[in-house]
Formats: sequence, structure tokens, C-alpha cells
Amino acid sequence: MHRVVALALPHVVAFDLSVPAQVFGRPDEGLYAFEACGVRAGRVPTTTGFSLHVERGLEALAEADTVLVAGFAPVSTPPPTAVVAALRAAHARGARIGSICTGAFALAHTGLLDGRRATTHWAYAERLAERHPAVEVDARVLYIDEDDVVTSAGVAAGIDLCLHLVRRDHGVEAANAIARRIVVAPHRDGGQAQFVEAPLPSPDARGLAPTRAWALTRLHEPLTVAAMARHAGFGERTFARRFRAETATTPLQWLLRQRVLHARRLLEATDLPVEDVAGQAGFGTATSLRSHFRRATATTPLAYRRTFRGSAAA
DNA sequence: ATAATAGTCCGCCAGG
DNA sequence: GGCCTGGCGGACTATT
Repeated sequence: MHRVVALALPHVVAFDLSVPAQVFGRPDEGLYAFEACGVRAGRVPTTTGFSLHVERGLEALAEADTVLVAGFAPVSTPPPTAVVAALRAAHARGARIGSICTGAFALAHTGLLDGRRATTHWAYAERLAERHPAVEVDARVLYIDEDDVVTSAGVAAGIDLCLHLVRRDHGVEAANAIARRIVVAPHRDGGQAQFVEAPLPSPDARGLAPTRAWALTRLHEPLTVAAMARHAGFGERTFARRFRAETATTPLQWLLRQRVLHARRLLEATDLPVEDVAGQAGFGTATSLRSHFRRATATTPLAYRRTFRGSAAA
């Protein structure tokens, strides 16, 4: 079973630690083994006035398939050299290394972020970039997947990152099941802006959610932005503007994302030929599916299916 | 793989 | 004036 170890540095952001615990900490689901560790076993203070007790220290990293460093404060505190060494060793061994929120500062010290794209809490992005000029900091996204190194933005974006990892490891269905269990929206894309202009539903209307739901039932047919605008009862210009305010993407980009997600589900759950998957997901041609699929997942539909149908069980 | 076509996005602006 | 709306042009993107 894939072993996820979350590292709690002193003055850890407790929420950041809880997120992977909730996502990965259910061995009964048969997907992950989870453990939290500290620099050494014992008490770890949090940023919010209480302390945690971890059973193990850095030695736990030696057994991890994925290491996630939770946020901590103040970020100016460099991580102990033993931490840097343990993280580097885990990475060199082939483990996937990630951070949540300001955990990226610890990763940056290991040099693992040098020359890569990375993100952190928006309020700290500038500082990260200043202090570690070799890191290409992008504060506009929820998380960044550089394959063996992953980073996520502030606090709750850790949920998005963790679900993304589940999606990578076990597919859309598994990630959706976990999202359901922890009662969050199943998918916010990594590219989604950290500043959603209207994060809370406006009090008067439910916004465009009904239109999105409507569109989801029509993914298999050609759907134009104009048609969605009509459904919502707005002119196209206003529709696009409101859509962007709610979702931080454009209608077409959202639609393409949903189509790829649906294609992934079909690839996982059926043996339909790629042509048919493309058709049912609303892509006119398999070529079109392949190009968007590649952009979203960095693989091909067939390779994706092989990963999730070959070995993965129910 | 490329080019032609159709569709989308967004700044700007006027109108309610 | 401040706000939302939607039409338009031209850049950009998707599709075939």
C-alpha cells in the first residue's frame, strides 16, 4: 500500500496536517497507509495555541512513498539540517515530495524546488520568490504538480492537492469517493486561481451553478457557450463575466475540463474504444480528446486506462 | 502536421 | 456617480 507520511515541523499549521490525515488516513479503504511524524517523536507545537504529539521522528520519512510537509510559521525559520537531509534522501530514493501552504519554504531549503514551478500561500509567495530565486513561484494556482515534487497554496488548497494525488494514483472515481467522504467539492483544478472573486454564493441567487449542472448532463452533445448563456438567461458577455467570477475560468475551459474528467471516468470504468469515449465525453474526434487529455494529465487515454484497469481493483 | 474555419475571450464603451 | 449589462472588434483557441 502506498505510504503517505506528513511531516509536522515545529509550529505546524494544524489544519495542514489534518488534511492529508483525512484524505489518506483510512487504511480500510485499501489505498493508502498514513502517518504523521515530527522532527523527533513527541510534542509539536502548532501555530494555534495547542500542541500535537507524534509517535515518530524523521526516521518515518525513510519508509514513505509520499512525503507531505505541512505549513509552519514563522517561515523565516530554516528547517533543521536533519530535515533537509531526510527530505533529500527520500526524494533521491524515489519518494514523491510535496508541501502544503508554507511547507514550501522547507522544501525550498532542500533545493528540490530549484528550477521548478512551485506555489505557496498567496501572502507568502513574494517572500518565497525573493528568498529562493531559483524557484519559479506561481501564486495564481491552487497547486502545482511537477511529478516528483508537488506544492499547494494556502491551507485548504492542500485538500485540492491531496485529492489530485489520489486522482493520479487511483483515478477519478477513487478521488471522488474520498471527496464525498470528507464532504468537499470533488475537483478544483490546480490552475484555478487562489483568488476566486466570489468564493461564497451570493445571497440572492444561486448563481450559475444550475447552468453548470445542466451542462454536465449534456456533456456528450455539442454545447456552445452561447447555449449555456441562454440557459442562464444572460447575454454572452455577461454570462462569461459572471462565470469567471464564480469559477475563475472561462466557460469553454471549464467545459473542456469536465469533458476530460468524464473521459477519464469512462476510461477507468469501461472498455469503450477511445473513439467512443471521445464521443460520449463530447469531443468530436479522438484527436481532439487526446490533445486535451494530454494537457490535463500528461498521458494518453490508453496509457491512462492501462494504469487504472490493469491492476487497480474495485 | 498544417492550414482554414468556427468559436471563444476580453477590453472598451455606451445604455439603462 | 456607481453598478450591471451586452454589443463590437480583434486577438486568441479549438476543431477538423
